[in-house]
Amino acid sequence: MLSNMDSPVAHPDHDHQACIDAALGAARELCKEKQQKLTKTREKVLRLIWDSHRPVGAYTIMDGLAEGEQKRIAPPTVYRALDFLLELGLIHRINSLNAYIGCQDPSHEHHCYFLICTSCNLAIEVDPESFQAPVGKLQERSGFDIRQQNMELSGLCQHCREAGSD
Amino acid sequence: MLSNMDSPVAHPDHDHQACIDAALGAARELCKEKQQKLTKTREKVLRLIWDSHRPVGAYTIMDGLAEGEQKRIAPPTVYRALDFLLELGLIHRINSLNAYIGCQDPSHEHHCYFLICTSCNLAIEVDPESFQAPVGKLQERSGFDIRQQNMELSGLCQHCREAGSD
DNA sequence: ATCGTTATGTTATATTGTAACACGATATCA
DNA sequence: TGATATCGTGTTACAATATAACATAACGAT
Repeated sequence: MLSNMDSPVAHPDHDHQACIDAALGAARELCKEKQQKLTKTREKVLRLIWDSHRPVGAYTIMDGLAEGEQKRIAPPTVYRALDFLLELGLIHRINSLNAYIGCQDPSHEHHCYFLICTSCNLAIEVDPESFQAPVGKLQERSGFDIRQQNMELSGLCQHCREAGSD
Repeated sequence: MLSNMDSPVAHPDHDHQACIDAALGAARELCKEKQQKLTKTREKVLRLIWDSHRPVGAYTIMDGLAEGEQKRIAPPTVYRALDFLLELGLIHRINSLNAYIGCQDPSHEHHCYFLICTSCNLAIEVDPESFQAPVGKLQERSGFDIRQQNMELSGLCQHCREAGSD
């Protein structure tokens, strides 16, 4: 999460293996806790998603699963794995891109707040905390019972901005 | 916009014809101002979208256009009209539903903040103002240049809550 | 009237996602 | 230990959403 800007997540030269390890560790733990099985397929899908900090489409994941295998797997299998991972909060769906990305902190709540770079596709999950006051006010004034929050803020990441993209 | 809760938009028995009229008036004005043409097709699409305060899918719009006509129109025509209307900010796209809804105030900025009822599909556009402080802070801390804001808050609207849906 | 521009028509196809049913693996428990 | 229940995956077919590419039509300015 982007709550500690001293070491921003997904900086071009961060130690990404650590991200992957942390994510898989958290996944195993969460599955044990919830008595769910992180099967081979599910783990592979999660790995492929964590291959980057960019949202990945379901069919790209299918391609990834096909690498070095004889048989291609059919869409339903991928979507089932995705549903499973979404359900547990291990991944999020980025609606504006029809794509999936690993959750930074599956142990907590599962609102979905993202900064998305339109140039390099980097997606950074941000801490929803500072938005909860206005959301609460809105809930009160509107009479809505808000159950899911999804925010996608698109623009240029610092890196792309400095590189002069637009 | 949900900024005046004394007369909440889209209340079950509001005067919807007034909404439609206002929307079409605003559309004509905006087109004139931006020197764009609100053609027959574009206006029909806008009308169909304003038929309700619920997001409408592109193919539903196609069905609507087909009513009372000999020939069905093909997808590209609808998508072109939608693109045009989106571009001018006359409608918004609700990404979580792959659907389109009229903009409450096309004259101003075009961030997209919505409350969406998962039971009746009602979607209410809300005033982004109270979210601008946290967004600004985020922008500062992340180095992102945020250009588009999209928030979809899903849950139960007051009406459905009172009717006991869940 | 002609030309350039903009809007629409048309055909085909890409992309994303599901329904429905069959098969297989694993767990449990009599 | 074998019946059976449950869960996960395979397979086929298809639905729903969206776009590419090229043709035609409508319109506006000269």
